[in-house]
Amino acid sequence: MTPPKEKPEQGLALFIAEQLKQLIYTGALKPSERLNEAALAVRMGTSRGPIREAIRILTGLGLVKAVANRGVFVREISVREMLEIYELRALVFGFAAERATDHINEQHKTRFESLLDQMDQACDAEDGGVYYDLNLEFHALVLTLSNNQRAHETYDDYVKELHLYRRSYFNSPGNMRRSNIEHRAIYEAIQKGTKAKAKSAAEKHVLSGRQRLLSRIDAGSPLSNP
Amino acid sequence: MTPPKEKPEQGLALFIAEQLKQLIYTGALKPSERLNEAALAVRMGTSRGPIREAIRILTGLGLVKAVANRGVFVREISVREMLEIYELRALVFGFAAERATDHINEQHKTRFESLLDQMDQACDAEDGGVYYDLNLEFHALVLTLSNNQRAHETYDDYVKELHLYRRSYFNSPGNMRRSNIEHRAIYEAIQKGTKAKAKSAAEKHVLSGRQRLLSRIDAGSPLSNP
DNA sequence: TATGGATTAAGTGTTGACACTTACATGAAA
DNA sequence: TTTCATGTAAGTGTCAACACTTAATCCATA
Repeated sequence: MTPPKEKPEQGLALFIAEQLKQLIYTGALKPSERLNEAALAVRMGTSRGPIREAIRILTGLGLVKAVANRGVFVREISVREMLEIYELRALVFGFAAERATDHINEQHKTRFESLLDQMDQACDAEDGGVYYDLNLEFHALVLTLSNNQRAHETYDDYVKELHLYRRSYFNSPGNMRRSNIEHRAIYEAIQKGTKAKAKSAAEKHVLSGRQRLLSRIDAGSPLSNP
Repeated sequence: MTPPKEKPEQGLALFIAEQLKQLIYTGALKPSERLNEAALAVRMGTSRGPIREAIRILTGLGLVKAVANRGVFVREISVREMLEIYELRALVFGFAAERATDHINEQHKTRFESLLDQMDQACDAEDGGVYYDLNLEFHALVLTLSNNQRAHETYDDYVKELHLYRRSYFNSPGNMRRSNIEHRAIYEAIQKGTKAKAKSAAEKHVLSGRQRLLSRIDAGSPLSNP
């Protein structure tokens, strides 16, 4: 009676959950908007059962919020929540960078340097899309080297949640340059094995993102409830 | 079309999820055991629908693991996962203790001191049950003072997950004494406002629990898969 | 006896229908 | 005109039945 190893999916519900995630991330479903089960059912070409289960999955991920007899609503993340998540994300990233010093090898160093160079090129080309992807990969590499899978998952969850409201985020060329300078500082510290420096540089890198968010809010935020 | 404030529950499914949690925590449902939807339905006096939704909720909490067409199984947490969670828990608790220095007031200090004294008394009486509850409250107070709700929730989640396999854990009087000495060190640092000390003391406190786990494993663990 | 394929039972995945709750609209009374 | 009660429609909560997948059993065959 031991569970098999593979296939942690139960089919339709998982697939639908993925579709819904996309709808939310792309903004087709906006915050505080209600998800109509019947409507989604016909739209997805299925019945309400799988829709409901998909919605439970999203609830677990914190993307939607269920209200009894009223339905589920796309989560409205408050500025306070965003700031809190930023703090935790900084914490986990700092932890990962510190631990990465223990597990980095030559192959990883090559990969890091390649990523940093490519990001510089993206800065030159002022290509925010490419930079964004490379940036994700850089962070993912650090998290992988932390050798703590759970930390990696947690970090990804934080990024996804924040992503909910960074849709309109515009990475100016200036920000990209500054960001990649911070990346190099993090990598240098990891590569040298200076744990404290690696940790603080990584924390600061995330917190500077938090700071940019705060500035935009002070300037008159395009965000929801405070 | 804004969601109402209260009642984040959808009735039966939530209630059943709570029941199932108890069954898992108390060990009535053992790790790797399968949850039979039909059987649970009759046992709870309902149909399979709410049972399935309750199970999705548990899946989101990480208590059970779903396998396509095979059903859900009570999660088998590996030693590696436990160690990973301990590290993150230490991280969050250290963060909370550091932040607590900014938000503690006289009323909180009184509460802390009362808790510490009561825990000492529980040590004298060798009452592990009482100590356990007071210990939880002590940690909760630190997390509250972190002024980061999300950190509080995350911490509670970690504790719950670890609790899954600390069922057989026996808090020896010696451990309780040592533990409360650490508690005092944490409180003193918070109360004095020495951030670095508060953080490191809190981290060490959790990591010493991790260390005890490791020792028991080296000694020949009563745990599941390594 | 060992092996391989069909059979069968158990259990999850999915569906459509029905019950109940909630919010809105309509209309009567003050 | 405002307020409150009642009716009504929309939508979620729940249910029982059916379809499909998986795994174990049994029997025929070498």
